[in-house]
Amino acid sequence: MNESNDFLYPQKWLSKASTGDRVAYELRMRIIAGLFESGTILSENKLAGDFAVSRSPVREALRTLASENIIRLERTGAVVAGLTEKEIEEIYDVRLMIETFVFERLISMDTNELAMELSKVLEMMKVAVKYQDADEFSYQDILFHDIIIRSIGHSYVLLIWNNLKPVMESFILLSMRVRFKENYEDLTRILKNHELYIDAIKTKDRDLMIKSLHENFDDVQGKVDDLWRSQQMLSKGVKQQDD
Amino acid sequence: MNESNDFLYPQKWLSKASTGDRVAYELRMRIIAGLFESGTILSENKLAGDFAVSRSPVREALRTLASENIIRLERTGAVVAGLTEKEIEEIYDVRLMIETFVFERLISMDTNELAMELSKVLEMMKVAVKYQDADEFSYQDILFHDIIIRSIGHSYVLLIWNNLKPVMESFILLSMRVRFKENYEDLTRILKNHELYIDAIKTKDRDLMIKSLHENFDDVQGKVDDLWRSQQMLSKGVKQQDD
DNA sequence: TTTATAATACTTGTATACAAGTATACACGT
DNA sequence: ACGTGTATACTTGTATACAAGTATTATAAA
Repeated sequence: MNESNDFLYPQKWLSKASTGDRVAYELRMRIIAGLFESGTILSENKLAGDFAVSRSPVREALRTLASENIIRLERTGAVVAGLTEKEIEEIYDVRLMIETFVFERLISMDTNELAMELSKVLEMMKVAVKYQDADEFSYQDILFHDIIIRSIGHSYVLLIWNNLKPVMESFILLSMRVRFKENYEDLTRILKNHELYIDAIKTKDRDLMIKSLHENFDDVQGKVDDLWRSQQMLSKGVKQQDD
Repeated sequence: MNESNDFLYPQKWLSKASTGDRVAYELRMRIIAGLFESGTILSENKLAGDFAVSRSPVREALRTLASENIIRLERTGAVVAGLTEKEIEEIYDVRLMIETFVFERLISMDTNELAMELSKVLEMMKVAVKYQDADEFSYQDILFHDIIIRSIGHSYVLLIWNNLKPVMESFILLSMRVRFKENYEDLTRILKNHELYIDAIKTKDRDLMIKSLHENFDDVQGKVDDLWRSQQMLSKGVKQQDD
């Protein structure tokens, strides 16, 4: 019953978060990590008990997760949907869609300052690799794309991204943790891709941008199967400790 | 204080909605209609009083509206953002982005059944015009695009659309009501555009599809200024009755 | 008059209480 | 044995109560 000791989401990222947000972040991680069988029904009362909070923040969290498509709110309770291979592809579809849109806008802008900012983030990512900090690496990876998308000042595109971001963050966190342990050499390729992306922004080269984004995805896509399986194994192990 | 008598959102569309949803739909309409000065601070207690409900559904509604970018939740309360000309453009940007994506998928699908469905909806729209039913027309207009977007079975694209839809519905409702009164001849042009869209889907003609979508927007865009002003005048009038 | 301080009123976040509806399980009748 | 009905337990939706923090306002002092 007591699941309070091993949180999947980095606690230090939640310093100013409300209880509702904390529940959402942690629950999201557990769902995406596959701790719940797809189809599992989560009741507000039970979750409130598990997290030792009241129903109010739990309700809030469930509505958030429903708006991200990883659960469905039904009369009988919240049904866990999780992330299938198909949905991961779809999320990358949307990111590609968004960033392609963003890039078109960037072409008619001064991108020097942006490229500088991105270079800084890229340096941070390299440091994270050096010190084998998967969570920090994930954070900077998300930040990288966040900066790009914010740069055009389009509130509704930003809205979509903000809706997508938590799920993507969870997904990246989980897969990076595995990579840092088992596929360390992947990381240099990821770094390379981000460098290409910066180059594309500097030179405003559409094709290069698309190429780097696609490769970034193909990279994920090719490996996601294995990564996922091992991650889920891991999660199942954690789960069994609790039951 | 009592604003209970003149709702902007069609009540019959709310038959199965929860209190929270009702508040969200109505509040959304009032915000988009411009009943609140941009920057107005809405407090949960005051809204609960105005709608004669408790804070719970109001909170729920406010979170929904915040996720649609028409209010911002701050420590001091919910700040009304409303829809500026810029944001309306942005919403159409996103719809164009989505539907372009959808169309690319449609090209490799059998679109006969879809075209049939859309033709039916278009007939409904014509009937709505004939009987001067602005709300029904708006409903079918939204449904038209809803059907197209659903047709490719892409859950995350659908997610974006579902997030965007309520705001777009409100916007369309308000502008159609004005058009039906003051710019009746616009409607035949809108119908024409939708016919073009169906043709584009039947023949899988990218350019025609983009053209019809763009014209649809340009149509809105050109007139939106005037429509909006008169709509807002109207709203202000309503508001003054209350104060 | 202006500034500082204290009190008050109002804000959200969280917890709890209550109501209505639904699924389930069990018992009873056929 | 099987179907039906009823009771019970569990679900969400809504209302209310409570706590902590903040902005504002009023009052007093300089």
